[in-house]
Amino acid sequence: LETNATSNGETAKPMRQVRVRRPGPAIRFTPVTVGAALWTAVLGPTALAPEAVAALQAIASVRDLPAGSLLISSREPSRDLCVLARGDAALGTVPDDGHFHPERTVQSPGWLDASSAWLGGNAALDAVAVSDVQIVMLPRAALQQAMARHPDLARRIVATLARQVHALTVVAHDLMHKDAETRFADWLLQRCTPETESADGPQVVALHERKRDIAAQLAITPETLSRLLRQLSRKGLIDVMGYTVRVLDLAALRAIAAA
Amino acid sequence: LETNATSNGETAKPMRQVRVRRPGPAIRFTPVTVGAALWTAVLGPTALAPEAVAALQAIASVRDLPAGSLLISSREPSRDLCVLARGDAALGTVPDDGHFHPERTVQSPGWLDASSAWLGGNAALDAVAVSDVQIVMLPRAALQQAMARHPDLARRIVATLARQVHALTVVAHDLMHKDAETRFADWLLQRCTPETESADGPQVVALHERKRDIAAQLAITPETLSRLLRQLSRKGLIDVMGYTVRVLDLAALRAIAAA
DNA sequence: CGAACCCTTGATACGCTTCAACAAGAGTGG
DNA sequence: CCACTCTTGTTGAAGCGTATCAAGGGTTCG
Repeated sequence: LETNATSNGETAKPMRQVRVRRPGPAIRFTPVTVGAALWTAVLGPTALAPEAVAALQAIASVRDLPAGSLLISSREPSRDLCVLARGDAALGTVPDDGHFHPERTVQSPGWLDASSAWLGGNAALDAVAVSDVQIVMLPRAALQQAMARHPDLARRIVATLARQVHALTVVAHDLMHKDAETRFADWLLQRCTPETESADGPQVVALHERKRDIAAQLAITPETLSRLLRQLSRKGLIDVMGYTVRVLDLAALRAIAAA
Repeated sequence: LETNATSNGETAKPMRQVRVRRPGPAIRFTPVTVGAALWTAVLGPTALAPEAVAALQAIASVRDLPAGSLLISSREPSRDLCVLARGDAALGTVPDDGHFHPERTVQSPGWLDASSAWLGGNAALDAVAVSDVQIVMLPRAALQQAMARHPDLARRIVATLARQVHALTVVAHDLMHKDAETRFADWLLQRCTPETESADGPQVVALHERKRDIAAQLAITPETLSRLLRQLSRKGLIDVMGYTVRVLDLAALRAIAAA
């Protein structure tokens, strides 16, 4: 049988699992190096007004943390919005003693938690750094004042939350009505189009995360994901080589995803 | 075997299914009768400032629609936020020809859609009136201007969306990790505490919706829900009589829900 | 009355998990 | 360097959970 095939240097392997560290010691305290690029990446497509950017910079605090740090805990009330400026993180739950159980992942410029600080309660999920990360915290009270002075800022926060509502609605819908194969086809197609749009050769999707984390996102076991990969490659839809997936039959994959 | 037991007049039965009507003709056009009570019920616990209420009233349009109307369509771009002022509605999907397939229900004072109007695209789900309803529409552009003038209004819209993000996160989490019995126990307990908090007798939960709609909320088939009810009543945890459920062993139910 | 709708119950089938075993790196320490 | 362990991914066998299909009874409405 074919092996994992990582020795031929096809793709970089995802990092190994890192134990969750509790107090998350800061490596260094970088003075604000994040610029306007981060805010436009995170708060919508168009550029922000310079004074809005200045207001954000004034209240933001930046932190560098090592892989494995607990970034957000669902056990303490959250007072800040939280942006992931660099690195990868995972949202999920940490049982009292056991290992971290991820539910979905967040990549470099993206929100870790834009919602729970507004509710005065705890976050719904824990967040753990998968790689070394840089996170940006926005205190809710200060952001609220900035929103009052800059209505456009309020508009963008609202749009950000609306996007998350939309995305979560789709996630819930898919979990209710689509089976594992369909969800995986969806996932694969989503990672397909924004990549190399070269119409000639087959699309190549590199898996940056461990396969068990992909399985967790799809709410299936790693065994099932492994079987799905083999099943699809046997049908000639994809070609799996370690952490590289070549999509051979895009149309057929779309047909499965549309089920 | 025991029958549905509705003839003894225990509880009001839910309405029968009504076919989805396409253009949804308005019954009558009520001039704004909704008061500040609706806005505080929908925009957070504390009372709004009178001028914020006035701003909302100025831009809101009210509509009365009969049961079965299509309130929100995921096929047209949505330009308004939508509040359910009276009656019950269901969110779900309408296949091209088939029947409506609900996913969750919304009750009297609540948001039908507070998010999709901000995104410039279509709504994620369709909404159908289960009973005769009264809905209130808020044009996004006008609401945005009102938010700029009344920062507290922006604060509440943000909190509303944050609540929805939280709720949907929990829904997705439960769908991933909890089985049908656990989800139903959760659902039952959620309808338990806010009701008669009388510590003496057993809690009584009246099912206002059809059982197949409850099943749809739990992402299970009606058959499975029926079996769950019998299973729990055989174990002595609940007592089912038509559309009335008496909770006999609250502690055991909580134990199942905590799984 | 029949027709349409709802709920229930049983038999069966399928999807996915669980459990167990194994192969292949990657880090560690002799 | 090699043995040892830890982690990951893969595969197979067995089993649970839920869906599907089919049948039947109750209620409401025309």
